[in-house]
Amino acid sequence: MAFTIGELGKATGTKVETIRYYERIGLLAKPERTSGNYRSYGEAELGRLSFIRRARDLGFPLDRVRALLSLSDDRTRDCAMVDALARDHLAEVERKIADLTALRSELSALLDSCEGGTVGDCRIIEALAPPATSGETL
Amino acid sequence: MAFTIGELGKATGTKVETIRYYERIGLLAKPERTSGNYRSYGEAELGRLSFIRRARDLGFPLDRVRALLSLSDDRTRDCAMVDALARDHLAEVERKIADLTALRSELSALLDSCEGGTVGDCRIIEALAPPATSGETL
DNA sequence: CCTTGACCCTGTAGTTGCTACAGGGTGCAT
DNA sequence: ATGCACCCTGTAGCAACTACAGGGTCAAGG
Repeated sequence: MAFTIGELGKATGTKVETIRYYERIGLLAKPERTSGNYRSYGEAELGRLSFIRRARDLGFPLDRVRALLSLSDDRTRDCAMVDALARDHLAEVERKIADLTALRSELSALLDSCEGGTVGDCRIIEALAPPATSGETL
Repeated sequence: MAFTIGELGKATGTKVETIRYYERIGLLAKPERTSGNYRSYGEAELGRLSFIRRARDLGFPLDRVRALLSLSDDRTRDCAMVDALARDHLAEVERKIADLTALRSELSALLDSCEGGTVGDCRIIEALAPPATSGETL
């Protein structure tokens, strides 16, 4: 029932360095130590780290993970705050998808326009190069 | 015909610090200096920085921008390399879109399942919490 | 008993692409 | 001559890790 840091890492799919990092930034509490100064974890830490990893997998940044953790500690509180956090995050994900989708069409249009030949004729380079106005007004 | 760093920044939508940063990492050459030690840029630098900014806007990371720049310098070369860079980048963008789209459905499923009430009943927290292996309280 | 090898420890520096000071100098207008 | 906007260098900070360096610990095999 007591794990080393390596075991905890394996159990949660987290690198050892990352666990130590989470401890350093206060996301995980400082664990007990063995006589040989090894960190020793129990079920509670396993749960907490799993929670963190899942939230991270869902793309929540660490400060929101922190917020979710502290919300989840007070089970009597109204879950509207949790909902708001998740909703905000969803909105951000949607914004990113929209940005990337626009990017994708630009990129594929660029790629479609490329007909081989030399770099001198390359439409991709041309599209990146500045508008060829030599007497530019600044 | 000669710009200060601030003018160059305005013309390309780049912050002054960013221009100096590009110079530091060798993406832009060290420019001439005025008698007062101010950087002095010409059309060539304006063009190069515009190129960089457009590539960045399309999401190319700096090392690929660097590659694109050096490819664009040799106009006689076959543009297949340019094409490959753009294609790789497009693939990456598509991968990110796919990841984010999967994320979005997970998140919105999570949000749909939330029916208010307290954090103790919250499906979002529940979904993040570890699979209740034994009699665990988190 | 001793050594080997896998693991653990701390602390620091690197990654990407900027951004933000601090503490000073320059250039132009008033 | 004084104010103000701009410029200079150098360094440190952001997210979220990752990767050492240089050591300690522990169980197993010879």
